[in-house]
Amino acid sequence: MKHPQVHPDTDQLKLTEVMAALSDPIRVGLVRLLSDDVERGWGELRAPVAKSTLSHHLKVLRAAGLTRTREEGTRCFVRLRRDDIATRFPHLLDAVLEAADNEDVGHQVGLVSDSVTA
Amino acid sequence: MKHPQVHPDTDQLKLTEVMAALSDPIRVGLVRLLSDDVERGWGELRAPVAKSTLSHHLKVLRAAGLTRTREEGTRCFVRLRRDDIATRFPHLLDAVLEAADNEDVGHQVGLVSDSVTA
DNA sequence: GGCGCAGTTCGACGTTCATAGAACACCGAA
DNA sequence: TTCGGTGTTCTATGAACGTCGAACTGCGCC
Repeated sequence: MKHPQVHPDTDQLKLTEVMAALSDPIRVGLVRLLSDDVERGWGELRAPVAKSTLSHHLKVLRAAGLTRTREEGTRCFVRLRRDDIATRFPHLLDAVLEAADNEDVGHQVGLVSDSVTA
Repeated sequence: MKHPQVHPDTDQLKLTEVMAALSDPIRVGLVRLLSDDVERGWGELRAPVAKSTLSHHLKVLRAAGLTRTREEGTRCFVRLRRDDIATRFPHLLDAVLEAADNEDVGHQVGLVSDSVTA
């Protein structure tokens, strides 16, 4: 981890960055996955991309202020910054999540515990 | 104009495309400008980019299904597809517009009739 | 017909992005 | 201290993007 991860303050979130972060299906899938406000470990996340690519996507989400990452030993945990986003952009995340559900955006993203055979 | 402009059907709008379209300040500015549901002519639009670039941005908005373009002789008019978007993605556009207002995203975009000295 | 205007398309350039693999840094355990 | 697991960073590559100027198309008008 080396460099401490940066998390923008709530009042620094930029709309265009948030929109850009949510313009990739995999990232939308990750946000959907985290929308139950449960903190998840890296290892729980299942996505059809290489490890480094997943790390990249999580970094984008973090930089956009959508998620917060916590380190514990060698592992990392992610959580959605729901309240912060709602404070800055009321109803935005809810609207996006609803739309993403209807369209099933990012369905390829899931938890390892989910039955992969589905 | 040559090739007839394509306007995706309401039920074909893709969330990620909409998000991508709204991840550029100029395009957000255009959407804000059109948010009063008034049809505007190309000539009314003022943006700090070249003519061809503006054409490109309007094409992106059109392709994402956010706007509808009508031709009349040699001129074109744009209108926001508010109802269509609201049908497909309820509350999404409202949330984005509210956030964009708070942040004044795309303030560089305006109408020629607006006092430029401001 | 010929001119000019309005808007699009094309070609080009530099930037950013998504992606992957390899190398690295870090921590915990043996 | 050495090893393996975990996550980041580096480097590279191909694609997409924003931008512009120039060339093109189509329409209206003189």
